[in-house]
Amino acid sequence: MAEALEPEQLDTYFALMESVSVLHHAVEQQVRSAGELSYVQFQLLARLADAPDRQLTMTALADGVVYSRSGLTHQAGLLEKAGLITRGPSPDDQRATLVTITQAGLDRVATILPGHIEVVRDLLFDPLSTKDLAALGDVMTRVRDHMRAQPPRSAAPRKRRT
Amino acid sequence: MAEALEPEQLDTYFALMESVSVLHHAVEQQVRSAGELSYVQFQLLARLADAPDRQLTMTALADGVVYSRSGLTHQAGLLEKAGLITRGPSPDDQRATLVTITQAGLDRVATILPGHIEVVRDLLFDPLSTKDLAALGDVMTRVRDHMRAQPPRSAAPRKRRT
DNA sequence: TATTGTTATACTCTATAACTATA
DNA sequence: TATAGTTATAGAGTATAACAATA
Repeated sequence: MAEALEPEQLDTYFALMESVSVLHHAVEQQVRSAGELSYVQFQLLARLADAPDRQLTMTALADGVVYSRSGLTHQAGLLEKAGLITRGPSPDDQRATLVTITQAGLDRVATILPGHIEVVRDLLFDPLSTKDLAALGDVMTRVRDHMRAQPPRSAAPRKRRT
Repeated sequence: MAEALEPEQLDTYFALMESVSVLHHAVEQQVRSAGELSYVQFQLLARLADAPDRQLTMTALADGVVYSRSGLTHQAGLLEKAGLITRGPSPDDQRATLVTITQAGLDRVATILPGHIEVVRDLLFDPLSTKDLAALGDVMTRVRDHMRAQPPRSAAPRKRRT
């Protein structure tokens, strides 16, 4: 195992990473200038805004966005201080903390969104046809689901060595 | 203008960002544990290893990887201190600094690469067919070229307003 | 005047480890 | 014993602004 990637795979990997890096940087700036938030904070708010009751447990909120508990606690602290979320105990599990987005949080997301969408369209979707979009969406959805199914690396710091 | 993204676009955007975020985190860890480098540093070395004479000017090196001059100077300083690159004056342009990767730098990249490739394969390419790979490569190459052609946001902090 | 690169500084983000409390 | 979350702390990354030198 561990054979070399095909050249085509390597090119694809590099194109993907560079593109998303540039896109990430662009949206980071947009979110910061339009809404005084980091992109991570914006993503957390966006997730809450889309959640069933506009609330999620800390762990659920972190998924795919933040990779350490303490990092999330820190960001949640900032968002709470800014009045964009509230934190309270969960009725189902006394250990869990339920995070809820406030109206101010929803407003903030609404303020950021139009410009955000504009940046994403200009940078990412502009050069793509409808067909391209469908292909990209299909592939990346599959990749994301595959990654979600993967054992979390954060919790599995290679033990076995043989 | 600035109409809402189609739902399909939004889903695609989110899947893309989450996937690459997870991938980024995984390769970051791999590069750090296998080669004692940050991912940014690894990318810089990898670019130099692939460059025509194994050397690039600071500005060319930064493209798509680092978004501020000072950030690159800092990272280059660390890489030079570690003996992985050297910096010298450019014969073509007295203002420019030519960065060259050393043999130790090439060795370091070679040390990191196998494990790196393994992570990328497991996380990104595993769930993709040959056809998917071709589609992804085609689309992301096009996106990257589009972004490269874009006026650099860093240097164009929106002036016009009307 | 514009561009290349460096320096100094300040700030944000992230992660590690130790800890509390509940399942 | 395992999981959810917090705290404190330390380290790395990044950006801004002021600067020097060359085009």
